[in-house]
Amino acid sequence: MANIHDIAKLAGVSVTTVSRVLNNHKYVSDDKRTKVLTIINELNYAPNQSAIDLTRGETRMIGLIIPYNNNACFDQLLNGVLNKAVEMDYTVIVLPTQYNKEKEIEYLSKLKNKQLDGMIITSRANDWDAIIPYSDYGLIVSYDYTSHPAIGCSYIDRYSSYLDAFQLLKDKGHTHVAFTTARETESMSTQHLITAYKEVFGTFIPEYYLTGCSCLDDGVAAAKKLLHLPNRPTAIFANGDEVAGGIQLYAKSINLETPRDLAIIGQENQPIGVGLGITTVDHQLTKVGEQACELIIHKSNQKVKVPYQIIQRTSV
Amino acid sequence: MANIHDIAKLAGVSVTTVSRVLNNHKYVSDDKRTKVLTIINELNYAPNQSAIDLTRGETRMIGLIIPYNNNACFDQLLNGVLNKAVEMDYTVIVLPTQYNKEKEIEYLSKLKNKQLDGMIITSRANDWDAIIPYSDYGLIVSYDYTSHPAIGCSYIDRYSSYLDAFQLLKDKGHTHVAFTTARETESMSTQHLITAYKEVFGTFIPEYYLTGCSCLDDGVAAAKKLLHLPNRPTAIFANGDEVAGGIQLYAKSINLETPRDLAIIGQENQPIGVGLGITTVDHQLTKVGEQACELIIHKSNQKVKVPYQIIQRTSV
DNA sequence: GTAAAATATGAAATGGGTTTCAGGTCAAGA
DNA sequence: TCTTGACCTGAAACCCATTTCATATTTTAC
Repeated sequence: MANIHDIAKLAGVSVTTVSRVLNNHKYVSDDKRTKVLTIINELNYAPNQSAIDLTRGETRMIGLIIPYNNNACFDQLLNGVLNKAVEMDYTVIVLPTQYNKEKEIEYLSKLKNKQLDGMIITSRANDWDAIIPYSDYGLIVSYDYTSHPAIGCSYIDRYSSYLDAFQLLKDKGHTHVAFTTARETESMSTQHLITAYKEVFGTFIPEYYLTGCSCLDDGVAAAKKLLHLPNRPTAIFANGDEVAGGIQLYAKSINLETPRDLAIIGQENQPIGVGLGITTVDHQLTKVGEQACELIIHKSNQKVKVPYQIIQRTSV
Repeated sequence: MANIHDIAKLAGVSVTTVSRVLNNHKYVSDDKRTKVLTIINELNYAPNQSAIDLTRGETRMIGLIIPYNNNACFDQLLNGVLNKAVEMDYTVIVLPTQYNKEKEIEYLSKLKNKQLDGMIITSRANDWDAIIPYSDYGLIVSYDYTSHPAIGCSYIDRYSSYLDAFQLLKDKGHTHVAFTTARETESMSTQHLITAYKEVFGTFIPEYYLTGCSCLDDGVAAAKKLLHLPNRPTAIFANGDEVAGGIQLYAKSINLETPRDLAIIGQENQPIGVGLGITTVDHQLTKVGEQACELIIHKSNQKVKVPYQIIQRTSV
């Protein structure tokens, strides 16, 4: 394929002029501009993006680190990121880590390699200590709140949202409240959850805390355990509407009616929750994604809190 | 930041040798290799990916053209594409068009600009005539079947799957069968649907065909129309389990029991369908995505048919 | 009428790698 | 001893654009 020099030669101008035409600079005479465009058309020329990126030193590409690519939460986040990116003429690459530390570092290296202008981390495998150094090479925006000044944050006040969810259950008279999470870790999110739980209910009963839940089937399995406990919970706070849906379906199958016999609160306002009438804490992940993308594009390391809302339906 | 020349100078070798070290070529003596690696470490050097892409003439990046980024079907497709891409060390960029023709051409131009090695088109706004020329610059794989030899296909035999779905309803004694679609177009998919319908039921009643459905709420709205028709359908074939779920929920609200009063078949085996017990035609979109990605990576323009399956639950 | 500003153009430096080709050393096999 | 092949190395060409700087010509402003 032709390159800019070929065009220049055939049009009888310098490469500088061709470059100017390509970039719509003013200060190119009409006749030369026309001539160059004609040749470009004739040769079916298109500039090489790698060369452009090389000289410009930027790629207008944003990486999105996610743990798994088949997770409804991250779909919402991606959705938000894409909304903003397309609008601002950026491109998004999706980087699923499976919580593999080396993989995550490999992806972060794309900043250092100048393949990406910025990176959004939705969930991380490495400690911040291992991640921070990469912020020298491009803005990193996190979905976890972190106080480190180099890192931008588009985050949710989870402690507060969990507090609200538990309080809602307490107000309805529930004292035996179980909850589920996805990862079996000491993530901040889980810590907030436990702290909020203790804040509202005082004591924390280990059997009421189930982990490793992320889909409907996990919800069914969780319910199977929780609802046959000698001291069975009367309410469950699930980490997603699909899990909540699974819980509700299993409950129904053993003749426990919602909310009469079992109150359920889900999270993220997913489609299944609408269908099953599940009350949910909507953390507005699409907005979180949009905000994160905006921070990257404006090269801002601000900490932006995105408001959540509780959507009351019929499961509480 | 340092470049390969700086490394070469400080290590006392040529850039060729540094390049060899970076690419793990053999034929570099141990002492030079060690020396080079030491300097690379000291200077915290990382090669510039744009420069590499420029010389290599490839980027190991694959584009995925989708209409909207908030659609469950495309999430499944993306999931599959990512599975394969990560495995083969490729990167995926997501390109939502909103069915805008210019946008789509802009994305296809990324092949010509050598920004992408290949492109997967899940749904297109332009005619093939406008798309084909871009296959000169990188393999295009389509999710629609097309006979054009340049285009690879990872497709579903929709005509056959629709036939099966309608036949299932007919076998259960249904003669008044409605159906929904997403886009109001003459897409191949819709044509197959209508042809299959006529094949099974003979006559085609326009009021039984509703378009513009893609989420649960659309399903509710569709049901609201269909179920109050003077000659109301006894079965509905929806274009997705969320739409099907919406239909079922509305039906229930007006005291129509499934499957007694209304049979429903959904598509794509989405989470909500599990919850509501909706019989579904699973087109295995994740596999379709994986297969599409594989074709791109192997630069194969084969036409691969991915098998579908009907998952019977309780809505028929 | 003249100085300043706007317009127009190109040579050459720059960004940072890969790869071909040519040339060398050294050890194993005939 | 000589040939052959494996091993090692670097100069220079190549990939393809952007941008600075220098220069020249017109306009405009006073």
